[in-house]
Amino acid sequence: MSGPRFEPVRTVRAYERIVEQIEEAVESGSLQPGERLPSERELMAQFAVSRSTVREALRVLQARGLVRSRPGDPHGAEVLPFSPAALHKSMTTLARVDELSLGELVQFRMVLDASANLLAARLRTDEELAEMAAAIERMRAAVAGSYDEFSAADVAFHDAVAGASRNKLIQICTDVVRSIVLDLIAEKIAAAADREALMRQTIRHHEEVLAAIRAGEGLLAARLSRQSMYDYYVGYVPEEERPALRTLLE
Amino acid sequence: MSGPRFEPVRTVRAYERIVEQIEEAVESGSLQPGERLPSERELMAQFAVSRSTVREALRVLQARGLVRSRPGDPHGAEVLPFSPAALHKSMTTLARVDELSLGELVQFRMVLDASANLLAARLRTDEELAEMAAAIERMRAAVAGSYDEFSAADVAFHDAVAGASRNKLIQICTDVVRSIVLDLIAEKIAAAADREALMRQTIRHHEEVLAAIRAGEGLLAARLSRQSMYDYYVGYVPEEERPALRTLLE
DNA sequence: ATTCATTTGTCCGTATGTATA
DNA sequence: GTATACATACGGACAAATGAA
Repeated sequence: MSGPRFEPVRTVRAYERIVEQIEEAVESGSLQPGERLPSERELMAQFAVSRSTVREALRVLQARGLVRSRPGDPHGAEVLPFSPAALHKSMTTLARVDELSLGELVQFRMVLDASANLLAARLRTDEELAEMAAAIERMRAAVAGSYDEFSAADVAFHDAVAGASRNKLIQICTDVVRSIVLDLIAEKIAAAADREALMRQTIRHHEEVLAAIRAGEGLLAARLSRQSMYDYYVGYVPEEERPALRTLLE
Repeated sequence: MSGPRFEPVRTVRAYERIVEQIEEAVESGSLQPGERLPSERELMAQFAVSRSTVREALRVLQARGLVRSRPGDPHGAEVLPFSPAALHKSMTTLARVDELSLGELVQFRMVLDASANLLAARLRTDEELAEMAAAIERMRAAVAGSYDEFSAADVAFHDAVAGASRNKLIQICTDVVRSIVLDLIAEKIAAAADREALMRQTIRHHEEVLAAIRAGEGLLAARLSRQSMYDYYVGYVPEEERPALRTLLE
């Protein structure tokens, strides 16, 4: 009935084939982080292309966070360990061009953070519990100090919880979205009049969450963390977006 | 006490400044999707750089999914609407180089999909309910047909739910992670002996989920969707990773 | 501490196939 | 169908930067 299925051929550019080959080598592990690529002149010999083509490929690989090249380095471009920078970049772009609202971002964080708490309550080790407690202690010490210290300690607490969830994807995504949210409202937070009250409330919330995690009460920890995040950010979310956030609180 | 805080200066390359400027124009909306960039020769005049530098910048912008250029196009590079392709790429890289396990990916989907169901149960319109019902109908019709049709209809159902959640970030992330998971186990699914039984079970589950969404029972819909996804994928997840998945089922 | 060979960043010119008017 | 402008790819060149002798 029907003949052979021909696929549309796209003209694949020379630099893309170079990107594919090096990408494959990095992702398959045959090129480890810390190892070096051959120099550009050597690459143009191996791939039988001009230097411009090699360089375009290297720029793409650099944009994807796989390699880094420095001028004059005789060892060639360096293979980098994975970093969520590229993920961060594309999510930031999404937030800007697609006009991702602050409400959506906070809602996303509420979902992921609550899940991390749920999992952490069941999977955490004693060391991780101690890490969380230490972070809260740092927060308490920073109330009188700079907001940056407080924020760093707060991040450390969330990171400890995410780590205890044993799910790297949850950990990375919460991290990325958190920094985007903080970028969006950094100046508003700095100007907040009741900042110290908000900090004390956050500490109280975190203590409750930690108690629930310690007791293995996953559902409770999840609910408390959602409430905590809601209380912390609701002041910056436009009125009309708040009902969607409250949907997650029941 | 301490002097002025100097920041480390990094030598910023010429092509990066071009990337930054065009990126800013796209993300701020002053360059809309569909609009064209000036030709490379014009860009080298405007930025006062060489052709190679312009091209390296365009390669980076293309890798980030912001523009596309075709040989011979007299209109210059085209500004593209946002696509999650770059997000997809970096998550795929993460999954490969950081050895993200199938269990972690499925767990992540369980979390996001459940949240989408929870939100959809409270926010859905009648049109969206009809869309979900239509997707289930397509699944039922495809049981006897090809697996590809069934899978496409299944995707349509999940997408309708995600859309009804009113959260673009949840929608995009579920979409990205789903395709990564399916890539990982595509061949195993194709070889599954009890595929038809699994398909019928999936349809039953989706009907239950839809009923819960229709009734506005968000927590029930979330729980059912987690169970459904667990049942669908558990066979492909290594034994030692299953307890972590079951943690989400209670 | 300095020199020196090598590498990257950037520039210029040219040839070729392609898409639009 | 032709002409024009375009992107792709090539090769050669020089300055700044790096690491090693």
